[in-house]
Amino acid sequence: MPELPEVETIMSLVKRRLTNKKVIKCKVLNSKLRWPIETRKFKVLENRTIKSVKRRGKYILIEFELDKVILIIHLGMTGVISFANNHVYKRHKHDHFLLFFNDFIFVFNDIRKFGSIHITKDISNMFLIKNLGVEPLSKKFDENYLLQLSKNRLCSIKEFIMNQKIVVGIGNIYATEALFLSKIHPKMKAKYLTLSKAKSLVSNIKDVLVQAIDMGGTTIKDYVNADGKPGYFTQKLNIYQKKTCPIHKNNTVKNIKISGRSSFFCNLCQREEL
DNA sequence: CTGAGATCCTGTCTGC
DNA sequence: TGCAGACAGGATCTCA
Repeated sequence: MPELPEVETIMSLVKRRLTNKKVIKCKVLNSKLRWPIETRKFKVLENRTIKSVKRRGKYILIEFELDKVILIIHLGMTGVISFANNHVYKRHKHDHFLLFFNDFIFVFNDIRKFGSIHITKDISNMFLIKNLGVEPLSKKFDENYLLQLSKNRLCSIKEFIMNQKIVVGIGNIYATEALFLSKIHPKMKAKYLTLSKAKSLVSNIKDVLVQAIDMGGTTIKDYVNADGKPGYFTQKLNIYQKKTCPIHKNNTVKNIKISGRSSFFCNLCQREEL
């Protein structure tokens, strides 16, 4: 499900809610997620206070005081975080993980179990984190960076910008939208990226992500933030799951599969398939 | 180091 | 109404 804007939105709400709060109890209801939850490790969270909440790529990082213990959460496709009132909480299907606080419960729910929860004391060496690429909204992500890494890549440009080892946080929706805005065919080989296309792509990726964050993300099917609210960037989508091109209004949007994912594009706007 | 393809899991929608 | 098959905001692993 969530890409950078959705994770950022959720992270902000979690941050507001959990900073300086002490975990009373931690409960694993189901450890069988994408990576098994190592239940025994989680005892150390009890009676500890949360110092800060951050985001790295599509991961939410919850940092505790002392010992640099960090709780890492990935939402996969269908992960949802919510807060339940202590007295009202009733276990829902697919609730997997709970953190009890004085006056509420932090709930992690995930229908498809593609999400995961980890705990680490050494974030920079954590296997899921250590090989992540640059943050797309940082200065490091520019046309030179993209051009440099794409030089000899035979994979499509869409796969390339969705590759979390290159740049983090971009998933199917925002990759699709940014490529449309830059008039690049999603199947074009990454190695054929030019300086001007790279410039345009970087700038459109940043724009799309910033706008989407401002609007609380994109809700396609069932995404909601930690307050149960949808994202409103859905209204701004140009091409993702659209029938016709917003520019060539009579032209049907093409939908092809690129490494198993739906890829929407306008064959008149995005011509150069090489 | 690349890239293609299978795989994890559940729910919903479409078409016969 | 039933049922099979496709599809869904992701990312890793295996193998060539």
